[in-house]
Amino acid sequence: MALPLPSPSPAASGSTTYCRKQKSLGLLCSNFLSLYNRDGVETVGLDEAAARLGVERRRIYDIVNVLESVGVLVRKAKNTYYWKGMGAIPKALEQLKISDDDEDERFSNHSASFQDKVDLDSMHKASGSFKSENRKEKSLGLLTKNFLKLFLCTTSDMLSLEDAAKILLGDARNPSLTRTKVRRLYDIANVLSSMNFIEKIHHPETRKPAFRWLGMKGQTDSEMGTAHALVHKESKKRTFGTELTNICFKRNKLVSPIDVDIIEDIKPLHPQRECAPIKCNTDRCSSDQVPERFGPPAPVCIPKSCDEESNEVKKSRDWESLASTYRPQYHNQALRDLFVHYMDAWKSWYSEVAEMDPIQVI
DNA sequence: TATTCCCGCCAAGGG
DNA sequence: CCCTTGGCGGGAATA
Repeated sequence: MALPLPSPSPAASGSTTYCRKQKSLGLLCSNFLSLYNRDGVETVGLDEAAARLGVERRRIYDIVNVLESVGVLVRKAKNTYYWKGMGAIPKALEQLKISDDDEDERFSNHSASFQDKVDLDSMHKASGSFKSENRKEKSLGLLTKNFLKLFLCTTSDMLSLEDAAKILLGDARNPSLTRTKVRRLYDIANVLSSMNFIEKIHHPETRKPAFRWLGMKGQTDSEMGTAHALVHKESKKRTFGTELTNICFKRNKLVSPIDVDIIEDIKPLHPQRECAPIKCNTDRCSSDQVPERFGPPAPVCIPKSCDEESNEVKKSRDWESLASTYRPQYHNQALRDLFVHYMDAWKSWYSEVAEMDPIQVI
C-alpha cells in the first residue's frame, strides 16, 4: 500500500512544497469542528470524517480523543461517536475540576482523596514494571484531561509543555519519557489552541515558549455572548456550507492517487504553490453558496502563507455563550490541596532536574 | 541549533 | 483472525 520509499531526497525536484502547517492537528481540528458543529449533527463516523477531511484515520483518532476529553464527543460504538457539541464543554470542564479520573472503568479501592489520585495514576512509577493496563493511562485522552486540570485546578495560567510533562509524569528524571510526553502535549496543545482554550506565548522572563490558559474568559457576560453570537452567525453560515479538507501532501510529495480517490472530489490544487489555500467544495452542503476559496475570517483560519505567519485572525469564536453557564468555583478545599500538591511536586522536580534559574511559580 | 510536531509502524484491544 | 485503536519516537520542517 504505502510506498516504502523513504524518499531520502527532500530537495530533489522540490517543487511540491510541503507545508507543515496545513497538516497540523490544530487545523484539522478546526476543520473537523466546522464540519460537524452545526444543527442536525448527532453522530460522527470516523471513516467518514477521515474521508471528508482528507486525512488518514490515525489523525482522526488524535483529535477525537481530545475532543472527547472536553465533552464535545462521546463514544457511541466502534467507529462512531455522538456529537455533543461545543455546548457540552462547560460541563465537561466543570467535571474535570471536581471529579477524580472519572469514568475509568476501574474504580480505585484506595480511597485516597483525589489529589493523590489525579495524576498519581499517570504518575505511577514508570520506572517500575510495565503492566498492560498501562496503555490506558498513557492515552491522549487522559493526558488531555490531566493537562487541562493543570490549568483548571491551579492559579498559574502559564505553563511550558516541558513543565507540564514533568508534572504529569511520575518520573521527571527520564529524559526520554519526558520527550515523548512533550510530543504528545504538543499534539494536545495544538488542538486546544485551535479551540482557543489556550494560547501559545513566550514566558516574560524566561523567553521560553509556553501556553497560557484562555479558558472561557471574555465571554462571561450573557449580553456579550449574544453580541458575539450575532456576529458569528454570519461567518458561520458561510463556513458551514462548506466542505473542508486538509490538503493532501505527503511530507515531500503529493499523496498517491489512491488516497486522492478516497477523498472523493478533493484534489490538491496548485501543488507547486507554497501553501495552497484550502479548498472548499460546494457540492453537497446545501443552502448557501460559498466561494471556492477560503477566507480568513471564518472559524477555520489558514494563514495566508506559510512563511508569513501573520497575526492570525483567530478570535474568540464558536463556543459563544458557553460561558453563560460556566462559573468558576475556586473555593474548593480539595482543589486547594491539589494545587499545593502540584506545585510542590513541580518545585521539587525542578530543583532536582533543572539547574537553570529557579523558576518561580507565580 | 532548538523547538515543534507529522508520519506511519506496529502492538494492544475488541469482535 | 481481522479490523479498529492509538502509543510511540524518528526525524523533517520551522523558528
